[in-house]
Amino acid sequence: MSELKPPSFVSAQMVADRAGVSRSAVSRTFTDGASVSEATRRKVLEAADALGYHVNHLARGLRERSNIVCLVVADMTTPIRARMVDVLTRKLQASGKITMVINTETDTESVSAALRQTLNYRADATVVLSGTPPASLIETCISNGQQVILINRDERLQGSSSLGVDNAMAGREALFLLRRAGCERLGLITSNARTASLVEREAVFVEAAAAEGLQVVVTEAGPTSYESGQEAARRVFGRSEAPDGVFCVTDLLALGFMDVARRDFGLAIPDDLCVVGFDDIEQAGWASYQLTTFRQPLNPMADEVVDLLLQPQRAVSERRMIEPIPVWRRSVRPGKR
Amino acid sequence: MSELKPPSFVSAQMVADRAGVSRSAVSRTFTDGASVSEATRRKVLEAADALGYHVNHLARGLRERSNIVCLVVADMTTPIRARMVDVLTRKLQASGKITMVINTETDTESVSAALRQTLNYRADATVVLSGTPPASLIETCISNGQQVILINRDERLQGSSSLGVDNAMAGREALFLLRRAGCERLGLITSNARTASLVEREAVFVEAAAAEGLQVVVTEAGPTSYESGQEAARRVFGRSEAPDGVFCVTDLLALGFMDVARRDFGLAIPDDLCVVGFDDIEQAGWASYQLTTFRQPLNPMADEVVDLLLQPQRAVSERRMIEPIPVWRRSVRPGKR
DNA sequence: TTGAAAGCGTTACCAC
DNA sequence: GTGGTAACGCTTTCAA
Repeated sequence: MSELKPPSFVSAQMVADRAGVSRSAVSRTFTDGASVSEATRRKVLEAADALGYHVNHLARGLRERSNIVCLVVADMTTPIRARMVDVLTRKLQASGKITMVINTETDTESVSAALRQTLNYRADATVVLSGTPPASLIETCISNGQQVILINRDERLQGSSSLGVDNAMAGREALFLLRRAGCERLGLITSNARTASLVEREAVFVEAAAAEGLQVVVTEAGPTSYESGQEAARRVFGRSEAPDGVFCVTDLLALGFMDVARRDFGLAIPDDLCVVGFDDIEQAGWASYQLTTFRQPLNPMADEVVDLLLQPQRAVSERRMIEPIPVWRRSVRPGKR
Repeated sequence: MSELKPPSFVSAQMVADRAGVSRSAVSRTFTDGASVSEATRRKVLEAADALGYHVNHLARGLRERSNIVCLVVADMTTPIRARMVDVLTRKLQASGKITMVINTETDTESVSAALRQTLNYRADATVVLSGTPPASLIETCISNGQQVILINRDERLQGSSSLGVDNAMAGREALFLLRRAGCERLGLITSNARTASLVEREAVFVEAAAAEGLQVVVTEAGPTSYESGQEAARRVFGRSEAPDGVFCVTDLLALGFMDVARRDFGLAIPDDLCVVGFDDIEQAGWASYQLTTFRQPLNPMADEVVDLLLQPQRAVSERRMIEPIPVWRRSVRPGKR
C-alpha cells in the first residue's frame, strides 16, 4: 500500500524550457566533450542551478551502462570486512562508479537474493566478498553482460573473475615463524565457517608441519569472532598437552585467544606461547596485542578490482593471486627460547 | 573514452515474445496484485526463467520511487560506523530499500559531492552519518521530493529530519560515575574533530563538574582514533598533576588511552585510574579492556530511520532523541577507593 | 483478462 | 552549434 507520492525531480525538459533551448542542448551541456556554444552553456547552467537540476543517472542507465557496482557482503562489522568495504567503495567511487551494498547472510539463498538484486538494478558488475553464489545465477549475471568478481572465494566459476590472497603462503610462513621461535607443540585455531580461505590456511599449515614430522592439534570453535578465540583458548589450555605455538586463521580469533591465554591461564606471550594471526586488522597492532600476522593487501586488491572493471575483456575466468604481507610484531619470539 | 559495450540485459519484450503474450502481461506478472490468468502467468514465468529475466528497477524508478536510499558516511572502518552501516543496510533492505553507500570525507565539498550523487541516482532518501551538508543542498534534495535524515549531526535543517543520541545525558552520567568512584582530579579526552556530538559530550561533562566545583583538564588529541587516545595519555601523564578519572568522548580514544596508561605509566585500572568511554564498540567489551561506556542503541536508531522513510509526512523537521544505554564494566570502580 | 499506447528522462543520431 | 526524434524498459491507463 505504498501510496507515497513519488519524488518530483526536475528534468532536463524543465531546464530547457527555462533556458529557452532544447533538451538536447541541456544534455550536451552535461556531457563531457559535447559541443555547445559558450552562450548556450551558460544559459543552461544558470537555469539548471536555479531549478536545482541534476542529471538522472537512472534514465541514463537505460541506454548505457549504469555505473552501478554491487557489493555483496556479510559480516560487515568485522574489522577486515569493514576495511574491505571502505577501500572498495573509495576506489570504485574514484573511478566513477557508485556502490550498492547488499548486506547478506552467507547461506546460498541469501546470496542468491543478493545477486538477483544486482540484476534488478542493472549493475555493471557484482563484487562478491562473502558466501558462495550458485553457478547458475552467476551464469545469468554474466549472460546479461554483467561482470562478476569474486574476492577470496573458493570457486573459479566459468566467466567470473577471481581474486584472492595466497593462503598457502601464509600457512607455510606461519609454520616457519613458529618453528624458528622454537615451538614444539603446535596448535591451529579455526572457526566453524569452513570458508575455502580458512580451510586452505589450515590445510597448508597442518601439511607443512607433517612434513617436519610434527602433528598439529586443530581446534574448531564457533563463528569467526573474538569470542570464538576465547572459547578455543579455554578448550586448548584445559587439555593436558597445551601448545606453545599457535596459528589462528584470523586475527579476531587470535586476539580472543591471547586474552584468555594470558588472563585466565597466566601465559606470557611470546615467552610461554607464540601466536600468529591473519588479516592484520587494526586491533592487531594495538599495544595490548602486538600480534604477528599477515596483512591482506587491500589497496592492491581494490586496484585490481577497478582494473578488472575497466578492462572487462581481461577479466574472463582470470584468477589473480595476491601475496599477503607478513607483519612481524611481538607475539612470536624472533628466535628460539 | 568508455567504449565499453553496455550490458545486454533481457527485457520484458523478449520475455513477452517468447511467451507469446504482450509486454503488459509480463509486467503484470511481476506486479503484486495485478490481474493475470494463471495460464498466462505460468507461460510468462517459464519464459522469464529460461531467459534469465529480471525486472529493471532503473526503468521502474523512472516513473515511481526508486527505492534507493543513499548513505553518506565517512570513517567507515571505525567500529561504530561499521556497525551503523551494517544495521542500517540490513533494516533498509528488510523494508524493501536498496542502499547506495557514498564513502566521503567530512569536509563540506566532499559531502556536497555525495549529496549530488544522491540526486543523480534519484534516491528516495539520503541518510547522512558524517559531515555537515550545506543547507542549500539539503534544500535542493528536499525540494526534489527527497527525504533527508541526519544522524548524530549538529544542525536542525529546515525540512530534514534529525536523529541523535542524547549526548548531554552521557556527559552528566559520566561525571556521576567518576565522582561516585571517588575521583577527584578529572580529565576529558577528545579529538580534534570538533563534531557537534563530541563537543556536546565535552561541554556537558565540564559544566557538570564545574557545578560541583571541580575543574576538568581537557586534552584534545588528533583525529578520533586509538592512536589519538595513546597520544593523549602520554601528554596527560607527562604532566605533574595527573587525573584519576577520565571521560573519553569515544571508546576508541579510551582504549588507546588505557593501553598507554597501563603499559607506559604502570597505572592500574580502575584502582589508580577510572575511565569512561562512549559508543560501546565491540572492543570495549574485550577482556583486555572491560570499558565502562555508553551504548549507542543502533537498532532502535535504524528502526527510527525506516519508520521515518515509511511515513514521510511525520518526518518534517522532526528531531528525535535517543537515550544512550550505560554499560557498566570494570574500568570504573563501583564505589570510592 | 488482455493488448495497444502513452509517458517517464536520457542520450545518440540526423538533419539543418 | 542546434533542435527534433528515436530508443532505452518499464508501468499504467484505456479499450476491447
